Amino acid sequence: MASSTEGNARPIRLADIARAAGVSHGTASNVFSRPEIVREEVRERVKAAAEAMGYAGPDPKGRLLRAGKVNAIGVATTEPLSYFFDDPFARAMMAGISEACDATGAGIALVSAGNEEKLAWNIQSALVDGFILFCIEGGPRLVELTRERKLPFVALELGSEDDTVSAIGVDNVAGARLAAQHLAELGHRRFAVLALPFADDSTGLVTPSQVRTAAYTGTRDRIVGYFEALSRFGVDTAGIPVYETENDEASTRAGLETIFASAEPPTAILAMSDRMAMVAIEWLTARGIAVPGDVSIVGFDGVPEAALCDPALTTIAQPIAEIGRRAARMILDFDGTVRRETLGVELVVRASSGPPPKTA
Amino acid sequence: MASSTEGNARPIRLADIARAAGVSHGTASNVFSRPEIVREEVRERVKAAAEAMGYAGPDPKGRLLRAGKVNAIGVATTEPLSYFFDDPFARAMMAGISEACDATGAGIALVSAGNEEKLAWNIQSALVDGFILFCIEGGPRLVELTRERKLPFVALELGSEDDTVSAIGVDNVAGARLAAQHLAELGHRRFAVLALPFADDSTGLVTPSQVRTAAYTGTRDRIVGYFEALSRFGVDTAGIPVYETENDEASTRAGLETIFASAEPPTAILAMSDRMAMVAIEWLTARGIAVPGDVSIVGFDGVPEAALCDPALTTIAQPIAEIGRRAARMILDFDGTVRRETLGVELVVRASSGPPPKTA
DNA sequence: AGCAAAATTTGAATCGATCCAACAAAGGTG
DNA sequence: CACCTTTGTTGGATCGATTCAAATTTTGCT
Repeated sequence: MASSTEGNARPIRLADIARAAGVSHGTASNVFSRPEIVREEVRERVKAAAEAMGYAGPDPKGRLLRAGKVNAIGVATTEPLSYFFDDPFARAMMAGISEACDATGAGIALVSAGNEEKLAWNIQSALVDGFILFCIEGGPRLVELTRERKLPFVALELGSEDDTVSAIGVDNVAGARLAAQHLAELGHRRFAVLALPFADDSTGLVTPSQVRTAAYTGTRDRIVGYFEALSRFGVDTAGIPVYETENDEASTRAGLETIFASAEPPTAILAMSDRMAMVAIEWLTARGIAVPGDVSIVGFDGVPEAALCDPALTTIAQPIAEIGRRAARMILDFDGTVRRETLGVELVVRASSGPPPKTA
Repeated sequence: MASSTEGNARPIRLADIARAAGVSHGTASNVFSRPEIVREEVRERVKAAAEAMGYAGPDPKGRLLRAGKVNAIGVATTEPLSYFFDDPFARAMMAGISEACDATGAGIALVSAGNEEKLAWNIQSALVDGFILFCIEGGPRLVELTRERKLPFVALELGSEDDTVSAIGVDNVAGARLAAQHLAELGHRRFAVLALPFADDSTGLVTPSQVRTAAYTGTRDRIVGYFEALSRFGVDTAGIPVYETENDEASTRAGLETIFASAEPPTAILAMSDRMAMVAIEWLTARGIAVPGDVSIVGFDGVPEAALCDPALTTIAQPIAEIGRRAARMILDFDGTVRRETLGVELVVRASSGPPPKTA
């Protein structure tokens, strides 16, 4: 009955209106894009014709081709789209990106795809002026795919050491050092590491050689930072279990099972993300292991939720929103150069870390 | 030095490589879009030419014009872009939308703008196949603007009673009735309502006549539901303070100040959103007023966070993700008809509601 | 070799606008 | 009245691809 598109003959084009109003298409175009330069009488006539014929206004598809600029920036990830709304880190980052986009009136296009093939297609056909890449997983492939578009793009997290690509990230080594040092100073000597992916699609305990050959240098840098700081306190880093997860609940829990199955469980956990750290708090608490009474935990990222969980999480805070803001601006006012920025991190001490238990 | 766009002469077009490879542009196009129909030798030659000239692949801007479909759905709001990542309700909704989009490989374009003028422009120039409108505030105007695009669109929240527009929402009257009934059955007789906006840009206590003329029927329906249920328990609804907020922290706190300045403060609060309800819990707790010991609170929405706050919030749960999923599908497989769907809600009893204090 | 069928390739038309150089009309001036 | 401005309007060129009917080449078969 009621139908929002009256009939469905082919849509009305600007040229149709021009003909109906008896003016050239050039003038008709001006009526919409620069009304002030067309005589009032003509303007009204064209507008009336447009109204009468149910013209939807100049089609952005047509305009786009001529204008060249979309006025939107694409944010891409290999995770499903819901990642942008679920993951605390992604959300904080998106908030920063949003802010920069709002300021210039640019839009945001979310690009993602589970399988490789769709991802490629989505990247290739995204209508954007540039990309911000969430290189959590599948980083190298995502970068490669994006590079082919020959549009400006920025990788988040410095996931790759390829310095022909622009990237913004934090000093992972320094951050990790801070975290480890904090725990060591509290007196801890037995550690375990919950690590982000070193390479795609693997989880489990990681050997030193795997660490050295890690595809994701961000992950590697954090290990390096942890170990560096701990060695300085005389801790034998070779004995520290490093469990690679996919930064989700399931693999983190698996890691905890493995780590705490040991005869000499750690008194401190270094988690490479707040997400894992929060899962750990929950897991330990559920098992009656006190945090930080029995086990201390330090996260990484500084997501807003970390301040809210119980006990509040001690973590290495990245300036997440600032990274997002800078990334967006880098695309928005792209100047053709490759830029790599490293921002500082900060140790935020909260309730999840304390001295090791006396009995240990 | 290093530059990601080698030189910056005009970009290479498909026609350029066709010429270079000595084939027609039709064939060159086929090499990229339907490689299987072109002879291998030719295909390789064209690909080689493309490679040699640094061709970025068929430009989606050009393809789009011909294809007509963007394969992306726009989500619009009058709030700033960060709303999508901050607000719990919006996030849950976006998760549902994401799911439906992921399933079909469609993208999501976020559209927003603070000021009216930019909003209009952004809606007019968004490259999308249809819109989902978050009609929290500025609903009517947003609908009007979108209608002009003559693209399929769905309004969320049934904010308008104009039934020429497709919309998905919940039965607000029924939900509100459930909330009020629950509190009345616990024995409460003194209530206050924290209301969503009735019209744009106003906050404060609301008179019955303002309720009747509310621009946002969703808000009005909830009041109606509350009052209907309460009358049945003999409560004089005329005496209930209804405070209109902008669903943010500041105006909600202002509302609470007003409400609790009364000589006979309420023992139960009906909040039209979980967000307000959670602000209320915090506000009351901070003042030493026990929830639910002194004051009970029932929210509305059923956002995930409501289960996590302390005390956990009793609320009217909407199937938020399902609404999002349906909205997205409505756009994705648009059939030209107007659809209005009303989904059911559910009372979820948690810790924030209990019997009124004996002393009251 | 001869011929029909199948496989490729061509090039003009199209998608829907914007831009701009050239032209036309109206107004002003000596 | 001729000439110069100013103000508006025109229509062709362009943005970068895809599509499809027609033309051409190959292949298969006798």
